[in-house]
Amino acid sequence: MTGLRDVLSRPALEVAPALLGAQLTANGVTVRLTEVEAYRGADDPGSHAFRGPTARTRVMFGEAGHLYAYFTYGMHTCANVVVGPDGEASAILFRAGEVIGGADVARSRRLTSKRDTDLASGPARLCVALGITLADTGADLLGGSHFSLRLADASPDASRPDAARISTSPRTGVAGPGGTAEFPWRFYLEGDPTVSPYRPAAPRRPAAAPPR
DNA sequence: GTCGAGATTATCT
DNA sequence: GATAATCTCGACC
Repeated sequence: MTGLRDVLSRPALEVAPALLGAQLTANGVTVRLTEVEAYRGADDPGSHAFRGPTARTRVMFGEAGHLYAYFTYGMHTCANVVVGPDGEASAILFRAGEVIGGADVARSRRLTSKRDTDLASGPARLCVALGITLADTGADLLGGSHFSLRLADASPDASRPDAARISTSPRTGVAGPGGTAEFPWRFYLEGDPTVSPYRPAAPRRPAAAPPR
């Protein structure tokens, strides 16, 4: 049958739209994914795995279905699920979701968010809402007891509902060549209020050396 | 309502 | 030592 692991082992650009609408449960909170981004390996300049495996990215080269969490900007954690054939180093970044279970817990973790649609609107916010940390890297989303991933509807013929129209755009926040329109690998449910607004890569200040 | 700049630390060269 | 797959807050219209 359609093993979920088999679905995730397909190429990243096929898996990404299939994950939209899927339910991810972690640490007592469940979200419905509304926005994801695809990352590949050696042929994707925007990927952490572009330069080959390192201690941090090793899990991306392994079996599909495991969690890849990383720390960025000094204060944020982002979560991916490893996808693609073994050794392809592909992953899907969870960018946003709608909290559909455990909202009270999510609110207690995200005190700064005022509206429920902001609880998991953004990759770092989603991690906080779900209680995901660096220590969870490598966890199996399919077999673990703390995590659970479920596709919304695995029927290949029944296309997605009209309300869930899938759109694409360039990836958000990716600096360098990987952030251009050549890689329109961001997938989201158009019109969903939890999708984060698109923002081009932040052109970080080119080192304006403060005179002391 | 929109826009712009700063914060802060794991990871890699 | 430099960089980064971001978030938040303050200024201004």
